[in-house]
Amino acid sequence: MKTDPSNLIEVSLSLFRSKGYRRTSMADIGRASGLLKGSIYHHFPNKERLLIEVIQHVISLFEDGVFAEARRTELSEKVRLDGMVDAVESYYIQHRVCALVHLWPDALQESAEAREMIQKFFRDWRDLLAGLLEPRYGPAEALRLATDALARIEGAVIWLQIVGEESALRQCSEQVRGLL
Amino acid sequence: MKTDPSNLIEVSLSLFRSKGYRRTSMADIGRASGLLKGSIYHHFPNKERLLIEVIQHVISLFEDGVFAEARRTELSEKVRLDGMVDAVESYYIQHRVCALVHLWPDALQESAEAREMIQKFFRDWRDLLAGLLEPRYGPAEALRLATDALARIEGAVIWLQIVGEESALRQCSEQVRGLL
Amino acid sequence: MKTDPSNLIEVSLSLFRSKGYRRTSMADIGRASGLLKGSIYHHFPNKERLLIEVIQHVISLFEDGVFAEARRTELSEKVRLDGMVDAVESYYIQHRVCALVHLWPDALQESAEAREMIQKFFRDWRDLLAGLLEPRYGPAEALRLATDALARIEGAVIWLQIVGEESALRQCSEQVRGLL
Amino acid sequence: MKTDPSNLIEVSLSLFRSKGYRRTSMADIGRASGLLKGSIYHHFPNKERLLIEVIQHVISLFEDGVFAEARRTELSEKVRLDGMVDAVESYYIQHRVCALVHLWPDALQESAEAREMIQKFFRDWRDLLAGLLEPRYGPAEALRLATDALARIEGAVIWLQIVGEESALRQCSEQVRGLL
DNA sequence: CATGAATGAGTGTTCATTCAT
DNA sequence: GATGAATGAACACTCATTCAT
Repeated sequence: MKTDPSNLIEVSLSLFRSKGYRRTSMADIGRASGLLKGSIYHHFPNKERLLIEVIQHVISLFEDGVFAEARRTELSEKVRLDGMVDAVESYYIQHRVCALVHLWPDALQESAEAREMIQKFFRDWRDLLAGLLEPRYGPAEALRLATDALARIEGAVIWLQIVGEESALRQCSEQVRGLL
Repeated sequence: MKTDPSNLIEVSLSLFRSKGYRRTSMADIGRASGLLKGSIYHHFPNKERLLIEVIQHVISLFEDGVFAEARRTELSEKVRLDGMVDAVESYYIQHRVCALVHLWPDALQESAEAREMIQKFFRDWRDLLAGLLEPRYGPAEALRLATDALARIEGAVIWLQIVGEESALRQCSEQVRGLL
Repeated sequence: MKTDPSNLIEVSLSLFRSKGYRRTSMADIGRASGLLKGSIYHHFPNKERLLIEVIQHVISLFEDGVFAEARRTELSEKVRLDGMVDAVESYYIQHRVCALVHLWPDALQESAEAREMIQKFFRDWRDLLAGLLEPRYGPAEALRLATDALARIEGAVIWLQIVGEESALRQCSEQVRGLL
Repeated sequence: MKTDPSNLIEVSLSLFRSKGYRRTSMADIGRASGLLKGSIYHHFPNKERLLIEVIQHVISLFEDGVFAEARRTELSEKVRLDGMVDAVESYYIQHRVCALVHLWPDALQESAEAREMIQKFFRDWRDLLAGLLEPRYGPAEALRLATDALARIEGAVIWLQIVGEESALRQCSEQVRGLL
């Protein structure tokens, strides 16, 4: 009955996304992963660590699925930007929540480590995006535009989450693609 | 020893903003308002009702402080848009969190009434903004632009909250003002 | 706004009968009598006293409505027994609960005074009944028969309460009438 | 440190008998069974379920100790009736309360399931008794006599409980035995 | 007298965590 | 590694009682 810790993380991510960190009990995670709650402690020393690993997992997913597109330096900036935007758009259309924004208040209250990971994630993303825009806009303007693009995307995801309309995200993606 | 229920609401809003609904206990609210937890039930029948009244309070604040600007039909659309954006900008610079976005996950899980109030708030805001843009852009484009503007603002507030930079919100406000 | 304490007692009796003593809050009693809970304390020093007065009230009702029949010494024992049984039968058919049996566990736990009142009530009733039977059966047998008759009646009321059948009470009444 | 749930049920039954369901707190049950109140929820999901299991336990005790006597079809009705009455008499002399009558008001208010179990218990008992009387009295009269016998027994237990005299129960048992 | 806000002890229930098996 | 009973602190909520107005 070898339990794969990464399965536990995925199950937790899914629960955290739908119910939030606080509302998800260790028993919930156990139930959803076919374990009993006591057994989770064989894989993670406490719930905070699980939160951190879930955050790390989300960041990895973005690294692999979203940022990787933007890092293919053999391609033009335009192609890389489009690839990144496409990946982000379909990711959020599928999940309807930005897990890291969702987890932010809990991270802020419960774990300095989690807090810094999330902050770093957004700053890294912004810098990555700014890097793509820099050749065309210069460093200062690129940073401005990148920050604005990210805020727009995150805002559009919130709109999707609360109001339920996908159109905001689609149009926002279109506009970001139009930057190059 | 008369407790003003509206004081209780403001105290709760403040706690909800910083710790979230779930993490704020009735004892916390009591402590912050000089009451014992049991006494709060003299003013609100349960925590959910308190949540709803807090949401209503936030909506009223927006009605009075933000939307009112946009409703002064004796003024030009440009002036009204600027007034609204100024009000929003300074409100969020001060509070650094959009309480209704912050409360959304809890509202979603705990109270259909709260959920609908928040959804309605954002739709109303969007419609109000679209109304200002309509003379210049026509109904369809106005709606698009209004939705995008709101998403941008909310995204910028999130950026402010997580990354701590006010610049995103300031520039976003500038851009929204530039729509007219 | 003169409040009649006897109205408070009747309201309380009605609530105690349907919800029990513990489950009936002072606020319930206030609500049902058009008072606020604080005001009840102008008429009764505490809930225990209210319990005692309710018990006293029930005993008075029996004195006037049931025992009085049995005390009309100008009539024959047979007529007096029939009158008492008729009164009891219609009383319980109407109320479906013996309030004093219902209140017994609370009286036992909360108030020595209430406890003794209830015990005395049942002993008095038994003695009264025995008095009617004595001319025919002699003291010892009369006491036996009276105790049995009362147990039968109370048991039939319980049967009415739990199972919902009135027939047990009707037949029991018939049998008790047949004693003379 | 294994806690036997059936021990918890017996402890609860004992407390429910003496203090009633409502007055018995989970902390009381914990204390009496060497557990903390929170730990009880490892064995029962809530207090209502505990009530139901306690009721089921009482019914089982009757099934095994009382009804079993009456079901030994290899014996004559007379012997079976006597066996049942003996068992009932000694059971109530020992416990002085009919737990199911005692729990009825709480069952009525708090749990439809508990309510129906108690009602069914009394109807089953009556039918069982009627079955014994039927050969001699015919179906209609047997039912009447069985209902009356049960009411008498329950009334005698109440008399024992409130007035404290065992004689009522003993004589009532004698009379029921005399039916065959 | 009536009010209703305040109290403080209590209720049932949840949950992260520990640990003997 | 897995189990699940036990813990103990926390939670939302209730209620008899007090008392200033």
